[in-house]
Amino acid sequence: MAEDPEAKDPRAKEAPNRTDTLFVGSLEKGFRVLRVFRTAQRDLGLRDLSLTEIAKLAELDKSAAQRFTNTLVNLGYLTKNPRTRRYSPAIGLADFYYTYVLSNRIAEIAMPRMIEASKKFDTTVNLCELSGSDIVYTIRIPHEKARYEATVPGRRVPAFCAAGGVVILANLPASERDRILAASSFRAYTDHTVTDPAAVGKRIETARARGFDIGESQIIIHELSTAAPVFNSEGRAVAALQIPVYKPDWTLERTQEKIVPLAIETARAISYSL
Amino acid sequence: MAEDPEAKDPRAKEAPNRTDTLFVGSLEKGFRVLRVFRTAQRDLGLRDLSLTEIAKLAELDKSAAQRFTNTLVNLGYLTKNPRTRRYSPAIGLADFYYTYVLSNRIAEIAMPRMIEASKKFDTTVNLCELSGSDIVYTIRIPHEKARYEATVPGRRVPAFCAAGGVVILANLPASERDRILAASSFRAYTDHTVTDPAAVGKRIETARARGFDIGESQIIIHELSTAAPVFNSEGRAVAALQIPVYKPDWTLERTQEKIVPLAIETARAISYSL
DNA sequence: AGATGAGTATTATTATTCAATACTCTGTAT
DNA sequence: ATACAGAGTATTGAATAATAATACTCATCT
Repeated sequence: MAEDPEAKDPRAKEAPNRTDTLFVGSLEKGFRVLRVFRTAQRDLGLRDLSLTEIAKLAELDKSAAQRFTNTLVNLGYLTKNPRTRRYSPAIGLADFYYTYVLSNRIAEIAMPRMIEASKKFDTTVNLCELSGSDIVYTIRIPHEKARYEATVPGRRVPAFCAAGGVVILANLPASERDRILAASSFRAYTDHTVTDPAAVGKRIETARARGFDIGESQIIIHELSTAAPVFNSEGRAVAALQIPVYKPDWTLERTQEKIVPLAIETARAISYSL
Repeated sequence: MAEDPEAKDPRAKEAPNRTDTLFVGSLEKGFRVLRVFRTAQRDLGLRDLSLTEIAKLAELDKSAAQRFTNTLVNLGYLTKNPRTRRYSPAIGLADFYYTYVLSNRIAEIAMPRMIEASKKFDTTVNLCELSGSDIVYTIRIPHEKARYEATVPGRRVPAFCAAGGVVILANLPASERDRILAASSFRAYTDHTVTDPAAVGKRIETARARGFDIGESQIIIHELSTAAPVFNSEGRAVAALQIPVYKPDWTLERTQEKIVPLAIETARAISYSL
């Protein structure tokens, strides 16, 4: 419980200038309180937390937890149910996503093309970007009624096993790729997840050679996840366009025939405009 | 979850306890820095900001701006372009939206129904919630290639002129509605925006009586925005289901005939499951 | 009714944030 | 080229603002 496996950012261990005079510790503690809600959701399935739970999970004492929850409620980032006295994330948090996406040229350029692509076969279309050794879905055009979490932007999954992550890694400079893989914990999501480092390496090789990747049930069972890389004008892989489809509606053959060209073409159209 | 967040003492809203011993000012300043990027986008059209600009906009001195940007970069919420030395929002910010949405039962229940509804006439379908005197779009199923900002979750617009806001206000207890309207600044988005308080009041009345609202070019020109309220099990209006369509593809008549029933029915289906 | 545990309020202490300042860099004008 | 201006960076002593201890209140369970 004390150890949280992958939630922590890899760069935190690289250069944690936490002792720096320019580092404001109070700010970090405040964010720690917010982050706790995400791990509580994932590991404990909880939608709200008590003060004591927050203190425990965020590794703060009761007083500190009290001060930070108080402040966050005041600012509109947490709400407190006056009856149960439990805290939950508040709508104010949505602002930050909007801020990020609107600052992101790629997202702006990708959006209309993704909407168009989603109509071709009535499929979900996602854009994802690298963040540490995870990928984060930044823009999602949901069509299939997939598992709920899999339709929400901001979702984070390990890069090594997600098709979107694989095609980005495949087109990164070797040193960077190796660094990210070294920081990855090869945890399986399903029985089919490829976790053997050698096999992951081979998968990445193939993805680079072919210009796309298909993952079968790598993160969600019965999912066929196709992805193609998006390059910026300097030729750097900055994102991936990903299209998930589901068995038995789709087979691997039909996915290769229909979805792969769509993903590649859409990714290329976005790259072209960057 | 069912409780309204900001329902606490209205006076507390006006004068937040910033002097309270339990209020951590450093945390607030850190958020002020993040918020500055949103206003810079909107008012100045800037995607990134220099240290000096941040200091000016956030009303911090150079030292403070330096400390907070440094901390936020360190935590992965801002990135700094080493060449230009300018700061921009980083992908870490997307986490908070995911955290909020996953803690939100309404969103989870609404999502599959919204996807279904969006396929009926190939339209965008949005879910929005009240936040202060704004509404925030929490879940969006984008279909139309509308203006970019209008397809991104987390977008905030004044409740008084957005169809979604009108139907929520219409079904709120009078005291709350009045408080929100009193706090609203009746700024026009387009030449057609209804800003006269009496007219707004009448619009709200009508929306309550009919169970839906249609706004014509209220926020975006040529937009016909239809919304219906979503109620929780206690009968409280907690959200709105909103469907925008555009002229000349759609006329007011066809919207009333096709979109209004779809919005009402979808909103009702969501309410029924809450 | 009493005990337990959680949440809230208060306060003295000092560690942490702060703001002033000096320094370094980058780009522009002379 | 050289000097200058403006922006960003680094350092430091001072004191404010955050802290942690503690006492209090309230709810819940035995």
